[in-house]
Amino acid sequence: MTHPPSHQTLERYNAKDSEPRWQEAWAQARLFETDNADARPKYYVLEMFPYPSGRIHMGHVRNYAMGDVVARYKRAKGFAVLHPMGWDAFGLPAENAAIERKTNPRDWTYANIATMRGQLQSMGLSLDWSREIATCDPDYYKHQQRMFLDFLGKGLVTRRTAKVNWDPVDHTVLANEQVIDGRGWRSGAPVEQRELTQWFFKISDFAQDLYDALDGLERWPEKVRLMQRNWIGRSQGLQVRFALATAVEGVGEAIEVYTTRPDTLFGARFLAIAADHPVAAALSGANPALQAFVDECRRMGTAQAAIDTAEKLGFDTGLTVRHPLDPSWTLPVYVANFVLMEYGTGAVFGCPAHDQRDLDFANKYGLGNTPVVCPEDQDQDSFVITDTAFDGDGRMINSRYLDGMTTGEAFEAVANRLEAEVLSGRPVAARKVQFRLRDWGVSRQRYWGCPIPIIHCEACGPVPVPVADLPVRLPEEVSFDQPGNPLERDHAWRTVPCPSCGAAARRETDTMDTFVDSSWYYARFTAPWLADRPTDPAAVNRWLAVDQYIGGIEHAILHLLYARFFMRAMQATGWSGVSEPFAGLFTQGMVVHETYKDAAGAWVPPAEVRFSTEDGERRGFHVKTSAPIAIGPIEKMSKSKKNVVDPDDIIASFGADTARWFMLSDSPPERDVIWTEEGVQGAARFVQRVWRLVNAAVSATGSGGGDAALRKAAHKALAAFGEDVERLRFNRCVAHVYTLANALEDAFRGGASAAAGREAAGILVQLIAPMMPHLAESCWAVLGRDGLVAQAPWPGFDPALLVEDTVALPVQVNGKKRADVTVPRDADAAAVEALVLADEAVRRALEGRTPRKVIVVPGRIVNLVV
RNA sequence: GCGGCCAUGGCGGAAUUGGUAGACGCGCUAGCUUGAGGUGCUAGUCCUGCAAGGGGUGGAGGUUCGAGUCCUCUUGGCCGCACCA
Repeated sequence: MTHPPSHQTLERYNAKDSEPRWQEAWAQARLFETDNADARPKYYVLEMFPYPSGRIHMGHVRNYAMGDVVARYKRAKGFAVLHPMGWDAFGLPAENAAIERKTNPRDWTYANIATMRGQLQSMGLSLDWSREIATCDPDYYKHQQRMFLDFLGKGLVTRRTAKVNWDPVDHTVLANEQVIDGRGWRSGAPVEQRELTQWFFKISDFAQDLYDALDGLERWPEKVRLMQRNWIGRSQGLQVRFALATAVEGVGEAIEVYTTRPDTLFGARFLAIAADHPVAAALSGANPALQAFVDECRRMGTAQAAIDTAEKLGFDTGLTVRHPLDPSWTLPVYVANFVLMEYGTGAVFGCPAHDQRDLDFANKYGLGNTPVVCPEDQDQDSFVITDTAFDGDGRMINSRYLDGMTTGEAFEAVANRLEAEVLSGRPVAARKVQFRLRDWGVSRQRYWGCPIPIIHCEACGPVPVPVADLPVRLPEEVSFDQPGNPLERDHAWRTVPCPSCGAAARRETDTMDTFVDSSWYYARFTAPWLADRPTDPAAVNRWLAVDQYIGGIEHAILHLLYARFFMRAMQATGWSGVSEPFAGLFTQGMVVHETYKDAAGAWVPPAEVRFSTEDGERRGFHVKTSAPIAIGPIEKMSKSKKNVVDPDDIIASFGADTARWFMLSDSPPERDVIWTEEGVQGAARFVQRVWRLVNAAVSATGSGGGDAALRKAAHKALAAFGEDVERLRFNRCVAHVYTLANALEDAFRGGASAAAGREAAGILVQLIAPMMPHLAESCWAVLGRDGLVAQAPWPGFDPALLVEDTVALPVQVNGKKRADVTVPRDADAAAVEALVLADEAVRRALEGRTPRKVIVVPGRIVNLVV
């Protein structure tokens, strides 16, 4: 019999000493630097790169711990793994810091990067730091400028006017996140909408493909695919021209309407056009009341409060149009506040009976309604609509030649007829697929972003900066002592000769949306050393798509959709041979923590609270004053609620392995994980336990009792771990490791031999290596194994050890469990039945009855039905 | 309003995808050890019952030999989009 060495004689594992040593050893061996020429099968694992806000937070720790498990595991499995890291370094916080602290955004950003790089390195992540990039580096953004020009050349970039948020006090454009409750974040003044000429990426050119290709992204969460599908918003309908009944100067001869419900055309009562519709503009010149209404709509339009109340308002233009299925039937045309110019044609036909908005509108203006679709379970003669529109399918009524058809049949009948009819030389209607997705406006009136490489010339218009002149660098010296974009005030920077005619011209002073920077960084990682071009298509095609991308759900739509667009645009311009950037996507949950408040209602950080559980109730007290602290709800860690735990503090007191292990334990990775002090202690205890067990293994002197059971336990854990880590079920991987640790403990008590102990301990160490890599290296050394565990191939398991010779089958009688019967593993159904019926407990449960039916599920269960 | 997800002990969660509900961890209880700033070990911990047994996965039905898992209804919570024609 041997016992694990007691904790008094064995020195505790010292993470503080050991972790930096192993990090140094890995760096010396350049284990994680990836060679593009490595011919083994590739695996690209990537976590969403961080914004250099100052310090890493627990969300980063969780994200990167997960990615590192995958990277280390895949490396051990023999893949050529690419696991890079960089910085999403442009953005508004740098400008805010510059304003508040009188620093330069560049200095602030690079100082943060240095701090955060050190923090990430202290986590022991297996990253290829030789490929590090920062998006604010001219060596990065010059290629982005190059691609902007290439996209422009391919017609994937356009320029037109769009609304921006304007702060009338600070005289500056505001980003959406700087508008709080409709007011400027600094001035507090109500924000106005202003029209500016801006640059757009034509993401809508790819709407159909972006939509269709979602079906192929099988390793994306269904939730994210659904969100993207809804965002792209594909609908199939009919674009119908309604001829004007009376000619009016400047209005044209027809109004085009898009509808997904042409089947309800006989229920039409009116036409409604958007306030921004050209017809409204044409009419309002001679009609001050209409002009006033249009202005009112524009003011209300973006005021979110107005949308909530959603009162339907309209203005009768006096114009009438002919019904396309019956020219003798005319309909009034309204300008209505609920019609959007950005969607469809900016005009709708109103069918009050079958659309709630149209019904609200018709009821308000006394336009009536005609039900034309009757639900199958309703009586057609008595079917009326009052306050609630019916938008389902049914049988056509009140619709002349359509009566009796289903809605689907009526859709086809109307579409076919109107497509064949001609008005002024063109078909009256055409089938159309419509998308909700709008083009991506990328112009930002900001300093700290990638300059848009365009020069505006009086004579030549917007002229691309010649590729040889790239990058257009941001000016080094910048001041934020006045509101607005400093680039606009920097005349020396702004004023340049026109590349086309040589006349004095001015630079574009807008910079690109920071989402552009993050739309292609994963492609740049495949060859970040290239000086003269954004990518090497061979390298891109070698590494992309990213096999496993890991990040927060908050990027489910914008970042992931923009990246998908960018790959397609890069494909169109020859910079990539693939169209989908991310083959596998995983969205991890947040790190949450209890909140604490003192008697005055002020937030209290966790470090200042101690707890007592006397009389069964858990109460909080201030560590210094002992004043009672109220324990509040569990919420996302945030500075404002002070419920944050600094990763540096955890790493300093427990080590990176403890923090990583805790982040991977318990909660499934896609769900939120609750950070608790007890949980961290548990993880820290386990670190010491592994250390003791491994040391016990090398000094074991048992004679081999329990060796067989130990081997089985080790190989079972190995098999189960492998299956779960492939599916990113890290919480289950952790459970398998604990189970093996328990088995090791039992085996040493039972007298396991040193050989069996070493083998099982070796497997345990390899299992923890992706999760607690430093501890694993120390243990590997104790076991006397060669090299670094980070270089060791993943062990194979012996399938023969996974199956038991006998199996304890639960026996149910009428679905209730009554007994366990041990049978040989390969016994056939008849043999099992015989054994079961002979069992004493089973016979007692049967009370002499004979089963009517016997269900034997081999290896699982037996059910007797009496 | 539309769309989606979730609900299991005191807590986080597991359940081989329709086959022994509660793995593993945290917490708690008792004992032993250690010894004073986060130790280790043993036993126990869904409810009820001395026990045999009985009950149990938000609630009510259903399908099935068998349901945490599938179907219908319902309650509660979370998330996304939001006047999209």
